[in-house]
Amino acid sequence: MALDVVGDRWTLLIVRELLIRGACRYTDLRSGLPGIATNLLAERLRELEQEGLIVREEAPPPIATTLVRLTARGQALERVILELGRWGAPLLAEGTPGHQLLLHWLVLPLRLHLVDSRPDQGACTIAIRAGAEGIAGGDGIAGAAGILITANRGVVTVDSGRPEQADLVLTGDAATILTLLVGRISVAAARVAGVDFKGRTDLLSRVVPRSDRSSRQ
Amino acid sequence: MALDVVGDRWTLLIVRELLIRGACRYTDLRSGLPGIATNLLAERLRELEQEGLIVREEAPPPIATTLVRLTARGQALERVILELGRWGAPLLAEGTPGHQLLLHWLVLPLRLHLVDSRPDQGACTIAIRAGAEGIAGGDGIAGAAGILITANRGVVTVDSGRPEQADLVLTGDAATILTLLVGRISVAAARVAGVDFKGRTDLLSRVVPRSDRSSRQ
DNA sequence: CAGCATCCGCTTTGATACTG
DNA sequence: CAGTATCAAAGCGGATGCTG
Repeated sequence: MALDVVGDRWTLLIVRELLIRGACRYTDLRSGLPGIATNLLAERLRELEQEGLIVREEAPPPIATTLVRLTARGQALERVILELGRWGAPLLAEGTPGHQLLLHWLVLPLRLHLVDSRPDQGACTIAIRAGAEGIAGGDGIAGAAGILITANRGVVTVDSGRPEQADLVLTGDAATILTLLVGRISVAAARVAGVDFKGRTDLLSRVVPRSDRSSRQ
Repeated sequence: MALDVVGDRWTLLIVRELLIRGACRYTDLRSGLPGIATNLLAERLRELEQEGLIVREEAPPPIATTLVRLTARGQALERVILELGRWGAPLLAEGTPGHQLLLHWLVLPLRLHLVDSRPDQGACTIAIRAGAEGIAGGDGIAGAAGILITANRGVVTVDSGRPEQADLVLTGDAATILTLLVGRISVAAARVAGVDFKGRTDLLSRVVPRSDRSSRQ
């Protein structure tokens, strides 16, 4: 019966997008779901609204648009989506040629995997931006939401957004950044692969994968 | 990427069926998946085999048939399916008119919810068989796998199968049995709803829903 | 530009019939 | 028992057009 509600093509991906980005516009959703037909997105949103998983609301005064937001019932799907992600992680590691990977999609897996290796220290922030080919595509701008990671006294947060400033700013493509953050390649190797580092690269040993002591250096 | 593998219609339901029943025949699968087209089942099994989620093997000598069994990779989907079930539980409680519910589908949710209220006592068994309308349908026989519950020193097991003998045998339709086992109706009410009890009905207070002290009496 | 609705060609699905 | 073959209907992806 759960699959009757969320088992249609795209439905869980739409929910994931809303989990990552919070309330967002129709156009944001479309840019985060490459390949979805616009009529299908409209139809799925209608279904999700009817099932009580999302609500539409007018944005606060300055902005003139309607936002789509998950209800508590919709948010409750996070556990399902995290389990699916955990199961699928080996597929991501294998890597798939024709498969594109948007940067902000890494938010949920990073929340699962990253921990603060220096719980005694205060706040620091790492920002990640999409690299060249992420912007090359015409709609790359809208889709390139970016990631903001903070660590503060043992608590790591990972969110999507357009990071303004940070102690460390990484710029590169999602796949490379991922292998770097989960500790499978070094900073040097990431540089070779086209990742640009601005700021305190030492922070990469502050925010590390769960149960991993490698300093990534 | 996980949804690319298991996101197609029927795929997760096939995996669930194999989780519940263990190795089983093509025909068993079909009877446990009312409404699936036979060509679709064949196609999905091919895909699942290719992805390494299932294997086919010849049954041991006496029986001449091929069995389908989950690999470890396929079994790993149990956590995904359990989370989907947990999320969908409210839908089951609401109840849906035209929606049929096979008895053995209750195996996974019951594993989650039932505990032994008398961990100090030894083994007892409860068998559940499909009621009249479960057998009325032409293919009801094959689909009516039944459930066998055991409690032994605090450990509860729930499995599908054709129970031979038990300390208590319940016969009735899945929906009523479910409401009885999760403690929402009494034995008396279940009797009125057509459930037949043979044996020690007191065992229903031995196997109870998690964190629930109601004796169901 | 945000937020759809419509149309078109193609693929997938569901139902049924048939076969070794 | 374990599928394959066939066909109509539904769903999907892509392009385009429309409205505030």
